[in-house]
Amino acid sequence: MAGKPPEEADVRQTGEGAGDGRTRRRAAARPERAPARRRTAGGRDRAVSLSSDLIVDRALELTEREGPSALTMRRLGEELGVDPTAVYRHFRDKDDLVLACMDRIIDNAYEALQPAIDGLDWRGVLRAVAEQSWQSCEAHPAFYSLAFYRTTGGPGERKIVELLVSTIASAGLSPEQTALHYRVFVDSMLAMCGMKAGAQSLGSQLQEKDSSAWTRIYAILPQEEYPSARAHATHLAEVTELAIFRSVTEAVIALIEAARRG
Amino acid sequence: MAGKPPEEADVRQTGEGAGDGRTRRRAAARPERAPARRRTAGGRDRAVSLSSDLIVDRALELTEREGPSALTMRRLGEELGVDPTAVYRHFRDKDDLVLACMDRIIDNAYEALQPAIDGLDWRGVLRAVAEQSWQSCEAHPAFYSLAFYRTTGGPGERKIVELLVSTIASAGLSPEQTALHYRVFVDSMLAMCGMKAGAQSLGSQLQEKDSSAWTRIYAILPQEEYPSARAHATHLAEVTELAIFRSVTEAVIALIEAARRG
DNA sequence: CACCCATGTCAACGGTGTGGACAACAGTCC
DNA sequence: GGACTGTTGTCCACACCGTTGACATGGGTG
Repeated sequence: MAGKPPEEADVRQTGEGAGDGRTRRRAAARPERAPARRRTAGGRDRAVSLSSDLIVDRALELTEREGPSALTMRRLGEELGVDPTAVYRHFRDKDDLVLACMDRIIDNAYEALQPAIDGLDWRGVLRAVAEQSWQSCEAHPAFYSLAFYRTTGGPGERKIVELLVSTIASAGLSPEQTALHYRVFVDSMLAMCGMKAGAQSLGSQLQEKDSSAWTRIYAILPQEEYPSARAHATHLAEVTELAIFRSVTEAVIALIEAARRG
Repeated sequence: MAGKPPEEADVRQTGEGAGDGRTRRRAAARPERAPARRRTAGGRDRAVSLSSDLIVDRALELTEREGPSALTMRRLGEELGVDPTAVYRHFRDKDDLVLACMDRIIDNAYEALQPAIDGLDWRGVLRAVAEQSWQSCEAHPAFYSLAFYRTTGGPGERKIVELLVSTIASAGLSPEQTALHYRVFVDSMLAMCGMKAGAQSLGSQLQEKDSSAWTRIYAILPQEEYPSARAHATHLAEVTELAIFRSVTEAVIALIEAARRG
């Protein structure tokens, strides 16, 4: 029998050492036999054979270099110098790959965060996490727009969850309140990032069209019908996405502050 | 000449009566000549010929009935009893159609809102708008997930913008502060809706997998490594999306309140 | 050595959005 | 009334997408 593994894998089990082997097509979740180089099977000789990590690397590079629309299996195969379908030996489907990339992005953000948050109080930590998320969102809009509402379940996500939950709990909230406000913080932050990422992933023409709406449309509305919109059109056009993001972050921090006091 | 209209249309000009003719492929933005029924051109005889409004109607019905994945041009053509490409006579491309649908959704929400907000103070209006958005997001996740970060520029959007900007200005904020906090409110609200819509648009299996993450993954993490996440897993699983959404709404209202006081 | 299985290759399927050429009908002008 | 014009639906076809199943190859293990 040994059919396709029904559901398992896809989320690394806890211990299991460093090897982050992902779901294989027919293979069970083996501990990534030997990551040795020059294990050439089936194909021509290549410097190093594929690995989940390598694929994720290249996928991140690719979209960073050529934008979100370059994220196709064929294009990725080309990038790897490999048949497009070879990727399916390492990831169940594209969704699986995207989630792995997203978790890697989160993990990188976490690592970059670690030295910066030392000694900060809970407010400082939350601000730092938010700021870092915004940055990695700007660097990888393709994956944020595809996965900001998803759960990777991977190691990166776990570390951030642990960091944030412990941080918010340390502010002095009850477990229930901690849980709620963790979700409020994370969801609002990710949602804002996803929104920016979506806009950023648009074709440049659509992007331009959408962002110019305030001056293109609302600045020339008839004053009788839309007095307020018209009157504020100039100011509205000047608000930056980063300012909005930071305002939301501060609003949530203030909310937690309020919950903390009683 | 009379070539394809370069950019115009796509946003209804101000006056122009009721007819909401959308961009045609090669046709200029004529005032929708005669919406009379049984104008059969090119095709067999049919009850009523296509119109932008009819297409939007059917698109909304279709996705409401069969879910987001049913929103394909071929499926929509089938629904209309028409060749799929006929839709392109009324909308430049699928994006154009989606935006039109989104604006219709917004417009419907606005109409449903009108009677309810009479006499409410600014806080009440914002809460009502948020609540209504959440509802229409639950009814039309497909379009929210596709367009929550977009600008329709259509009549529905304009009305809501006018309502919200005037509401926030009436709280006593300066024009700059009004503009900023309008964007904070709208963006955070739409972002949260988009997030929910994205999750809701997932296949039911993925949806289940993602939402069960707290009990499936975080409840069984090793306590030494992830003490806080593990300890809060149960509470985390019990937080509802609506509670999160409402918390964010209240956080933003409190932010505006704070800005109002100086 | 023989076996097995992980891994890459290849060809192909069904689906997507969309463009271009054609055709039928409505309304307009002589 | 007849010719013309422009709108709108049809048909065919393209390029691209994710994904699958059968096949080949070669390393590791018995």
